[in-house]
Amino acid sequence: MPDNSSQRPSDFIQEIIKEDLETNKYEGRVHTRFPPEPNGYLHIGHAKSICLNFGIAKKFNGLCNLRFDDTNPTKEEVEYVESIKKDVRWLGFDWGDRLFYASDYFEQLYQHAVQLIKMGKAYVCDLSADEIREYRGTLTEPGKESPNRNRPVEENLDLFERMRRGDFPDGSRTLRAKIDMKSGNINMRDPVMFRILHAEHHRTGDKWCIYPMYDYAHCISDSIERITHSVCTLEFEDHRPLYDWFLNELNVFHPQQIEFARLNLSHTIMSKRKLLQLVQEGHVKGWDDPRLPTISGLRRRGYTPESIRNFCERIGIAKRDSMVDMALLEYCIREDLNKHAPRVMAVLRPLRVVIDNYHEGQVEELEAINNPEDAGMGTRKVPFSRVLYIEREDFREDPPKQFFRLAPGREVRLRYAYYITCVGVIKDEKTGEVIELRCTYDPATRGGDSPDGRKVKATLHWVSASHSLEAEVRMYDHLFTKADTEDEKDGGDFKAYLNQNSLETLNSCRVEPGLTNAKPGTRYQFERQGYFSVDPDSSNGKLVFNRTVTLKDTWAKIEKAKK
RNA sequence: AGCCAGUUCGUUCAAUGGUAGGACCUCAGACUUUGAUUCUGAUAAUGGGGGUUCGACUCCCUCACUGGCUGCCA
Repeated sequence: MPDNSSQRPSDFIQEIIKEDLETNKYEGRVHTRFPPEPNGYLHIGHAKSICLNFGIAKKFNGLCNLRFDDTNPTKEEVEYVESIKKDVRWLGFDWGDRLFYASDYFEQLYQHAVQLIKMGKAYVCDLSADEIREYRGTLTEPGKESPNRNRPVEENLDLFERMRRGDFPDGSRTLRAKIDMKSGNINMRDPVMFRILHAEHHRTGDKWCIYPMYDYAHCISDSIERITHSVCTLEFEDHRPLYDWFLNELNVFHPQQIEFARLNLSHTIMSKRKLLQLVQEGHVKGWDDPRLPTISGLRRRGYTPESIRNFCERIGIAKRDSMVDMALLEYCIREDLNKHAPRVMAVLRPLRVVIDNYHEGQVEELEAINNPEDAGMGTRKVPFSRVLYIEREDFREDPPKQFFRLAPGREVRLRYAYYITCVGVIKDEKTGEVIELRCTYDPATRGGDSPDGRKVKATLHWVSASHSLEAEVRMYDHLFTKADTEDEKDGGDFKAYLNQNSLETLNSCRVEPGLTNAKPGTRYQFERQGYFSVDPDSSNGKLVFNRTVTLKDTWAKIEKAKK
C-alpha cells in the first residue's frame, strides 16, 4: 500500500475517528471495509471510496476488508467479482486474508431474523409488491399497517421457515421488520428484510430461495466483521436509523455509519446503470473502453494507479454534493507521467519532408534524451535521413502572426537534429493539398545548436521516413459534450450529450523505430503531443496507441481564442 | 407537502468564536532544443435577513436555493 498517509489532509471522517480513538470507543481499533456489489465494473467514484477506506485503515493502523455485497442473485456475476478484485489490487490496495461476501452470512442473517420474529419485531407479510407500495403511503402521507402485522409469532416462524424451504412462489410473501408505518422516514415503514427469489446465486447456487435486503444484510455484515466505521455515500443517510435499529434490537456489535458525498466528474457519467447502458447499446466498445471512467477503462487509457490515488487525495472528502472538473484528473496524470514517461517522437499526421542538400542514402544516429525530468533515464539514438516526416500542423504556407513553426523561407529546429529551412512546397495538382516540403539543412547545427548563436522560434518533432514504424493512434476526447450530464432539464436524456467525436482513430501515424517491441501498457510521451500508452490490440506487426491525455497546449488555446 | 442533509473564489477542499487559505482552472511574466515542464505574480468567495457576542464562515432563528428519500435494487 502506498505510504503517503503522513501528510494526508484531514477530513471530517478522520476527525470522528480521532475522537473515537481518544474516547476509546472501539478499544482503539479502526476497521473499515469496501463493500461493492458485484453487478458492474468499478469506476473512479469507487476509487474514491477505496482510497478513503483503505487509506483510513492505513493511517490509523487498522484494517480494511473487501466485502462483496452479493444479496441480489439476479444482478450479480462472477465476472464482476473478478474484475473488482483485479481493480482494487491494481489501485495498490491489499485486503490480506479478509475477502468476504455477504452471502457468507446468509445463515446468520436467517437466524437473526428468526430472533427478531421471536421478539415480535418482524413478521411475514402476504401483501404483493403493489400492495406493499400502496400501504407504504407517500412522502407526505403516513402508511397503513399490513393486515399481517400482528400475526402470531408461531405462525411467523412457521411461514418464514417455509419461505426458506421453497414452499412459496417468488413475490408471494416477504419478511418485514415491525417498526413504524407513520414514520417520516419511509425506510422505517416496516421495511422488507427478506424476499423470495428462486434464483441461482453465483456463490451459494440454489441453496437459498430467500435473500436478505441491503438494509438488513449490510449492518449485520458490518457487525459480524466488527467494522468500527462503516463509511458510505450520502444517499444512505436516510437509511442510518434503520442500520441502527437492527443492531440495537439484536443487541450486537454496533459499527457507526458515516456518510460522505460521492464523486461526480465533469464530462462523464458515474451511474452504474448508465455505464451498463453505454456498454450494452454499443456507444462504447466495452467496460474497459478508454473513454469510460471505469478503472479498467482508465487503466487501458494509460492512467497510473499512483495518479488516481493522488487525484482521490486532492479532491478531498465532504458532505456536500459537488462536481470535480475533469481537468484535475488530467492534471494528476500529467504530473505523474511527466516525471516517469520516456519521451519519444511520433508523427500523428505525417507530412513528407525532403532535405535537398542531405546525401541520399546517408543515415546518422542522433542522440536524444529519454526524459529531461530524469537524467537517470538516459539517452537513445534516433536515425536521421534525407526523407523525413513532420506533423502536418507544424507547417503553414501562409502563417498567421503568432504561428512560429515552419513556413516557406522560414528556419526551425528539428529536435536533437538540425536546423532546416523550407525552400519549396509541393502540392497535389488536382486538390492543391500540400503533399511535400523541400528543405535544406545546416550541417553546422547538428544536435540542434547553432554555433553562430542564431535563434529559431520553434522546435519540431520528426521521424525518418524509411526507419519509422507505422502505428494506429486512438485520440480520445471527453465522452460527453456537457460538463453536467445529470442536467437533463432541457428534456434530453444523458445520451443526447454524447460527444460524437470522443474517438478519432489515426491510421498512418509514424513512430520512431525504437518502439518496435513496445509492450501493451507501456506509457510514453510523444513529444509536443501528449502521453500515449500501448493498447492490448497491438500485434506483432502493428502498434496501437491510446492517447491518455494531451500536453497542455498554449498554441491550441491561442487558436481557439481567435475563432 | 413530509423527513433528512447541504450552501465559502469559476471548480474543489480548508479555516471548529479571533488576519478567510491551499489546489485545479483562467490570465500575465520569466526560463526553455517539447508553444511541455519549472518558476514568479494576478484575478477571484462566506446565499438573504434577523439575533447572541468585544468579535460570527463558525452558535441560534428565519427565508431562499440545491440534493437525497415513496424497489420485494444496492
